[in-house]
Amino acid sequence: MSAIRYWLMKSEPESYSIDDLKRDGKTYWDGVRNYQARNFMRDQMQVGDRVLFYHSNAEPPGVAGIAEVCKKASPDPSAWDPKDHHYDPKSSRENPVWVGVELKFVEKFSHLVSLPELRDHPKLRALLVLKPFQRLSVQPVDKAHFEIVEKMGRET
DNA sequence: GCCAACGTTGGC
DNA sequence: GCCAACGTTGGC
Repeated sequence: MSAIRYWLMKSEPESYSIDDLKRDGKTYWDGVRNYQARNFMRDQMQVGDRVLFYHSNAEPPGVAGIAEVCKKASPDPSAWDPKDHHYDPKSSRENPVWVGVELKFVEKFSHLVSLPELRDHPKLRALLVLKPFQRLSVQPVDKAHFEIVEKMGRET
């Protein structure tokens, strides 16, 4: 078992927020329809990896808490359900194209670390979510960066 | 609600 | 395999 990795995963709180994850305890992360994001989940995520839970399209956008991967990637059934919003005819039970992981709730930050706060931190310049027009919904994060954000979230 | 950027699709 | 059109993302 290699060392755990660190990630940032985006969700619009109107569809699924950190409070929803707290209530549910854990959730299957379905609906990812971007190949790069899928590849991260399928090829690199392992049980125990830690995730910055990011609220996008929110007021304010920012990191709301922490989750942990509790089950590795498996085929995403929402891709072969024609009634599902994320339905993709390319995917089938026989040949699944899309995958999801299972996340469990770890922590809701006492302080939501907003996008401007992330931007203002001199040591977080390399954080991918700060790059302009970075839309990837699953992003790798350096351990050092993860720990800085974690600390910021626990302040006040 | 706007809009810039980017990924995907599909005609050729 | 090019590239224009289209849809989506996500900050503002």
